[in-house]
Amino acid sequence: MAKLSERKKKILTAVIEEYIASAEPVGSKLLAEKAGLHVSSATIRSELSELTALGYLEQPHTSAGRVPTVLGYRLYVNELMQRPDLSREETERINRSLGDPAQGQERMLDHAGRLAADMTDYPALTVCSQPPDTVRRLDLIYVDANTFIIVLLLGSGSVQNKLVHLPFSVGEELIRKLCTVANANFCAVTEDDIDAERIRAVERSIDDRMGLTAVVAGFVLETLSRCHCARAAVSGGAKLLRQPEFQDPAKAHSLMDYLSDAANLRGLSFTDGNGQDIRVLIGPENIAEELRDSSVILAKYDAGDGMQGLIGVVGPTRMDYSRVAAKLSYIAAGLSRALADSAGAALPGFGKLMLTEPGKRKGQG
Amino acid sequence: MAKLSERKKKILTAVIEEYIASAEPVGSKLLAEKAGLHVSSATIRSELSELTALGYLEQPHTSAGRVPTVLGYRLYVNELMQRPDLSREETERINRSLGDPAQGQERMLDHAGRLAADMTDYPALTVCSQPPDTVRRLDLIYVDANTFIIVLLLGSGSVQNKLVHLPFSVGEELIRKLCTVANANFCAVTEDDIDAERIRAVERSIDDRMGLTAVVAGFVLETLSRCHCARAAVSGGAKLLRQPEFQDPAKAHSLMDYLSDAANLRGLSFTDGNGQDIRVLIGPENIAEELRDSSVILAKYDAGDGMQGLIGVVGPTRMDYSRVAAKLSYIAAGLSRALADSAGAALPGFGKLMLTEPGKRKGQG
DNA sequence: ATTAGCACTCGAAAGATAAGAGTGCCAGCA
DNA sequence: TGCTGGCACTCTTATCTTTCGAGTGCTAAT
Repeated sequence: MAKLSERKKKILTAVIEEYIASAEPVGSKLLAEKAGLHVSSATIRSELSELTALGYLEQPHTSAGRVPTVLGYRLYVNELMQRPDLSREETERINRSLGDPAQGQERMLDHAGRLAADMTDYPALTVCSQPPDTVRRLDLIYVDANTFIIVLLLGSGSVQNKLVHLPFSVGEELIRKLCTVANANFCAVTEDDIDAERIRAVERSIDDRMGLTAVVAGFVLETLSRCHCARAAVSGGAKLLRQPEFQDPAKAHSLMDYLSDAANLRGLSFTDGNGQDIRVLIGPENIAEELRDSSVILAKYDAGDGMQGLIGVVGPTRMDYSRVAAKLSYIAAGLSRALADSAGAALPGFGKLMLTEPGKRKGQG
Repeated sequence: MAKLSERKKKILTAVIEEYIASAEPVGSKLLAEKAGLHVSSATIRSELSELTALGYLEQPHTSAGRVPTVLGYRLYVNELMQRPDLSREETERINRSLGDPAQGQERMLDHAGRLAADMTDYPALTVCSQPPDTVRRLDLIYVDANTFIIVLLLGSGSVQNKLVHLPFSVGEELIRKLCTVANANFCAVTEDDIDAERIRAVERSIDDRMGLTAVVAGFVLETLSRCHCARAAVSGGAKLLRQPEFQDPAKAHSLMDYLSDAANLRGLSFTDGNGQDIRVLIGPENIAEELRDSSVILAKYDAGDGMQGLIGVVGPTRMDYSRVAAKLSYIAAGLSRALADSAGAALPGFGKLMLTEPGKRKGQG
């Protein structure tokens, strides 16, 4: 890991950026012309040869140009590359496309994912992990003798509901009683606290012999358990096929299959951020076999209330790290901001809702 | 369109089924051996030649086997093929995997789509079109001075909610009044009936100067408009890459891109069912350019309350029509049944909810 | 240290050859 | 009249060879 000379760094950078752009091994001649330094190709050749010996580059065959190794990419990502500034159009597009926080965070995340995929031209993934949640408030709405609605307001601010049909009749009075007692017992407690015993206790206290309590408790438990299980999604999977390294359908298929299983995505934990906002996993640095010759760039976003998540893209190791890092970073920041807005002060969402004409908002599912 | 002899039908069927299985042009020799009729390959050759002249088959090159034309597939689908019976495992798998109607129809559809993709090995699409809906009942839940929840019970039985944060304080009394008046004005009417005038009227009647009414009306309108805009989704898109006809990444990319835009899927209307439960669109019968050399098989399902939708798969024209038709038909029927259950009689869902342990249901997103 | 020159290597593209599958047609046979 | 075996012909695909060219490493000269 000896320090590289400035010139070597410059050459390595040029090789990598050229390779990223062209997808083809780059040779000394091209570098002599394009890389800013004014030396002959022979000089560059000797430098290249040393960079190869150091493990930053390699040759596909004896007589081809150089290609970056994982080590090369790593150095590039850590020290060499500099994130380009986004153009005015790009920042504007991001700000515009992130969508209205009022429409709920799931939809926002969806939008952000699609945006990331579109702007980077790589498949984008979004993961959203939530800490264990609790019920802040529970309501039962009596509809008719056979029907009521359960409404849960969660600590995180999300609202969940369920329509319950009963195979028998109940009186409004019972529902109201159940509501009161359930509120007292199921709110502000964790999933584990709602055990059989507690449910039994509620049942007894309102003299429920028809299993109403079980239904309500069941929905509470289901909701809480679903909440702290991270949601993950991919958009733009087809974009992989544009990359020359995925011309082989078998390769593309394997990766796309892997990505389309949400369970795999959840595994992408953001272990050691190193204080960076962006984390890059290059080729074999990935644990999953299917990602071994791809790279993943992840940006962390955070949405107040301790909730946080990832937005990232997947592509070949020959990925445009600097450009993607810049965009993802900006998108993640925007997402954090927007989600914080939606959870906290309500003015923006409130204002917008009145200004737009919601009835006209069709399209786009 | 002259009537074909029994033998010609048998040969055509054999050609198509063999081609479906092997993806390669089928020749006379193979047919002489495999197709049940005991004639020589020369005889088959002359029959093939006539079938070719009639437009049911074609040859990729002078000296290759025969491949079905669209006309050939059409005849096969309309008259020749017979749906195989599903095996016990298959029917059981479908019944088991369709999921619990209690978890909501969106999730059920998702499950059904994934199931269809897995069982047919083609990408599956689900479209769910809903007739204009109305609000059956509206509730406002007062949480605190700055917060309330809007809960809408729709005619279709689905429940929608929204948490509203206010940048100012309101009293519980006002919310209650708004609830009553809004119920009277926004329920059982169509989207169009809720016009500016009516909103103004509600505002005046409760003396709302802060735009609360607009928020509620906005949510109602948004919900109604979202509801009758069909939801569409694809699962298992990557499966395309397994088919030999999509080895060309450009082709696969074009189709996958097309499928990943929900707007395109909604376009697949189920115009003329011919009383059939299954509709097959072969190659150029598709309107969309991107589907011109693929086939689509659609099954209609229906979920009571006039709501209906489609579940189907997309694949090459060389698709296993009979097997897929059988499976889709069964899945669609199961879906219809399950969704009808969830809307109507509640016993099954209710029973299940109590029997399972909801707290343990983690995984699977 | 840098450069020009040169022989060498090796992969990719182009061309040539061989193999094989399938056809169409014809003459002979029930 | 319908079926069959035989045979010449066609055309693709696979394989092998050849050629071409880009890029390297080395060396001698500046």
